[in-house]
This record gives sequence, structure tokens and C-alpha cells, in this order.
Amino acid sequence: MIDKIKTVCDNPTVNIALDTIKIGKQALVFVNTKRSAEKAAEEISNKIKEKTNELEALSLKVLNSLSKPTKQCERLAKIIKKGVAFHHAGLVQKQRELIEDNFRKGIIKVICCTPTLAIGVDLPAFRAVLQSLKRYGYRGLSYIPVLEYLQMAGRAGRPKFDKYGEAIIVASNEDHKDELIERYIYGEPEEIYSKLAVEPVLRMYVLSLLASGFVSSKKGLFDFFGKTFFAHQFEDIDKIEGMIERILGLLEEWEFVRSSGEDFVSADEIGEEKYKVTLLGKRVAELYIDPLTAHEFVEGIKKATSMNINEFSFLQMISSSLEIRPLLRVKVKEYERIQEELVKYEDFVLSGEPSIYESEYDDFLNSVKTALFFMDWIEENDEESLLEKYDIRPGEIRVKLDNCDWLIYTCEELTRILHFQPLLKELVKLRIRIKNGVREELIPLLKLKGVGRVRARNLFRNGIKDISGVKKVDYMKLVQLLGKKTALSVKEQVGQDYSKIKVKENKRKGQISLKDF
DNA sequence: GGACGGTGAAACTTCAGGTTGCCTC
DNA sequence: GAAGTTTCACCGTCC
Repeated sequence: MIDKIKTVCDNPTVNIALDTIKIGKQALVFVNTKRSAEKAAEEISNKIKEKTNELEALSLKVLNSLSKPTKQCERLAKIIKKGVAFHHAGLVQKQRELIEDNFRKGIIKVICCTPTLAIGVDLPAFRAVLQSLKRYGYRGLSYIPVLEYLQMAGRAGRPKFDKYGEAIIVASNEDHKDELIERYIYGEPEEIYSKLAVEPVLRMYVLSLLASGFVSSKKGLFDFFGKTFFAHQFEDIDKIEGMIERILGLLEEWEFVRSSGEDFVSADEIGEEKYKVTLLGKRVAELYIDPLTAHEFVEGIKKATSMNINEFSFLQMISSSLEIRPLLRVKVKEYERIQEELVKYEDFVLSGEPSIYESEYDDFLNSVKTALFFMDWIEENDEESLLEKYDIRPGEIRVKLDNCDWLIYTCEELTRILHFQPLLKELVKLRIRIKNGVREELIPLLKLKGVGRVRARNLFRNGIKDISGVKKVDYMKLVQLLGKKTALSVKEQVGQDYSKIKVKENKRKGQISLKDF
């Protein structure tokens, strides 16, 4: 099969991709890093000449998926003109959908992607090209599980269009080829392991089982977990019970549960010891958050009431939680810069700062970098500058912000239960700022529907600083700033009706900043 | 002789993704 | 572990 493929250049992946297009089919190319996805796509597109109007239009849509295109958008837009795309977590949802939909329609012929596309999205192609089956992990570069290989290879062959599909692994030489065949073609898929085995998940389950009233005693918990898939695999019941016991101890220490009537339970009834979930514990269970994280938040919040805090305090605390992971990584070159930044904020850190010599220090510094990224976002830095400064792409930004938003919400809820009203105010403000990426001064304007970070800043720059400013401002000026539709709606929201006023809109569409003139 | 520029080898760096969590408009 | 990036030594050229 392979020897029929024409050699256009020395990169076999490119050759296979081009051949696939030539025979009128489509291919998914799986690679192991975002960078190589982009590079492979670029290389393939460079060998293609023809463009279509359809692709030009699509390219424009991809380019304008954000309020301001980043370098990534530009690169993707350029490649897409040739019917090739890259696809990874750095892309915004809208771009991903555009790529997926247009691949299904057959407009895009080749997608170079990280394993994003192997999971979840149902996107079959005639060929699945696997450029490398190794991936960087905990132990350097190692082979991916057979199961994952099957996921990717399984994308080959579109049931409705083709009788069969081709999954192609690219090997570097004959020995490598034999190794790959042995490992993946004849290899057995790994056992599936229960996710319960992960401690944070077990913590959540234990608390939520108690909170829901499904079980109320240690024995009840033992019985429940004894019947799970996890226990079935684990086999060592004693060990599971030990884990549960330890978790119960922690939950009690953190005041999420209380054991009732410990005093009058006799020794042989220990297993029947009843547990009651506290108000705090109940809320933690409802919030569906790891109790450990909740506990750390509670401690941080308590500490925050007795010291000077700012946005960084909360953002760093949130960045130290397991839920926000993976953290932005401090690169070798940035090490000093981040440490310098940290000095500025040191007095505002809520969680304990490990010493440089401790192994947790790197992680701590990563959490600082992540917090700094959030800080830059709420200081209105745009996606392009965040990409430059933090090496985080728009799609990843969205995910991080969404997580952060949720975690601030959980902080709000915990603060509410702890009755720390002044802190609550700060958290509410911070949450709005994270959601919108704005400085504090713009918050009043965000209450208006149709006004986000860009428009709010535009209004503010032109002297309209709050609702009363919106009321006072001349309608025509507002039309100039926001465009007719939004201006009308905004005025309506502050109780003014301009629907009967005729407006000649400026030639330029949409909002216009007076500063542009 | 010294500044400058080009070259290539050696040293160094970095490296996937996501699921639903909440609430509300 | 491999691809990409940076650093650095070395050499030739020009003024």
C-alpha cells in the first residue's frame, strides 16, 4: 500500500496526506504535540496550490473567531485556505467546530491533531495517520497505551462512505516497524482501571455518600465500596478500608463530618459508628469539589479575614488547587521573572509558601505563574499578549477561566457559610472580572446586556463610566460607539426609548471608538 | 588587529487533554 | 526521546 504513495518530500506524513487528497479521500494525522500539529499542517498546506472560494470564506471565519485574531488564528486561517487544518486544545470552541463541520462536509481534507480528536468527537476519515506513538509523560518519552492507539486507529473508515479505512503508523525504520507491529497490532489492550482509585475522587465519593444520606456509617461505606468495580480490581479489601478510614478521619478533622455518639459506642460496634455531615460538609458535597480543596479554601478564607489581601491572594489560592490543573509551567528562562513577581505579592499569599529547597517549590511557582496569568487577564490584556507572555492559547485560556470562575464561586459559597461578608463582596467582584477580563472600573457597565469587555472599555474611554453615564450620554454618540442595535438596546435597558429616532449609521459597521478618529 | 558575520556543532528546553462540577440569564 | 531553539566556538572577510 505504502509503496504506491508518491514521494513528494522526505516527510512521509506529508506524502501520505497529499496522496490521500489525490485519491479524493480525507485523512486525520495524529501527532503528539500542539506544535507538531501546527507544523505538520503547515508543511502539508505548503505543498498544495489550489484554493476554493469555500475555503477562503472558511478561512475568514476562523480568523475572526476572537475579538482580535492572534498569531495562532492567523496561522490556522492561512493553512485552511488549502483545505488543511490543525486541531488541538489551544483552539477556541468555535474554531474547532468550524474545522470539524467542514471536515464532515468534505471541504477540509486533512486535519493534523493532537489526541483531542481521538476522544469524544466522532470524526471518521478514510485514513488515520499516526506519526508517532510515543508521548512525553511521567517517565520521559514513552509508548502510549494500546487502548489509545486503538482510539486513534479507530477513526479510520467512514461507515457511510467507505468499505474500509486505513490506519497508517509511520515507522522510522524496519526494526522500529517490527517493534510497532508487535506492540500495537498484536498487542493486547490494557485493563481498564476504575477511576475511583484516584484519591480525590474517593474523597468526594465518601463525603457525598454521607451527605446524600445513602450511607451513614463506616460499615455502610465499607459495604458500598466493597461492591464497586474499584474493589473488584483492587482485591485488597483491607487496604480499601484503610483508605476510607483515613479519608473519614480527614473529613472529620476538616469539620465536614462529625461522628455522633462516639462516647457510647462499644468497641465491637465501632463499624456502626454513625457519621453526620455538617452544613459546611453538605455544601462541599453539593459543590462537587474535592474536600481537600474545600478545606484549603476554608483555611485560606479564614486567613484572609485577618490580613491584607488582593486579587492575587485568591487567584493564587485557586491556582494551588487540584481542580485548576494543569498549571502553567514556569520555563527555565522565566524562573527569575516569576520569582521577582512573587516578591511583589509575597505578603498577600494565603497558602503557605514552601522553601526553595522543597520539592513542592516548583509547583508553587507554577501556581504563581498561573495566578499572574489570571491577574493579567483581569487587567485587560488581550489573548495575543497572553499567548506571548504565558504561552497559553485562546482555547486553553477559556478552559482555565471557566474553571477559575467555578472555583471562585465555590469560594463565595464557603465564605457565605462562614459568614465573612466583607470577603464575599471581593469575591463577587473578582468573579465578574474573571468572567469578563476587565478592571474593576468597568464592572458597572457590564450589567448591560450586549456589553462585554471590549464595548465596556470603549464606553469608559469615552467618559461613560456607569449606568447614569449611559443615561446621560447623547444617543447619537452611543450609536457611534456601539452601533445602532446595541445602542438602542442599551438605552432601553436604562429606561430610555429611542426606537422612534431615525439614525443614519456610519459607513463603518458596528462599534466605533471616538479615539479612532 | 579588531569588528563583524556566517556556520555548524553542542547544549539546552520543552513536550496531550478534559469532565462536570454551580448558578443564571 | 526527539524536535526545535539557543549558545558558542571557530573561521573568513573587510576595514
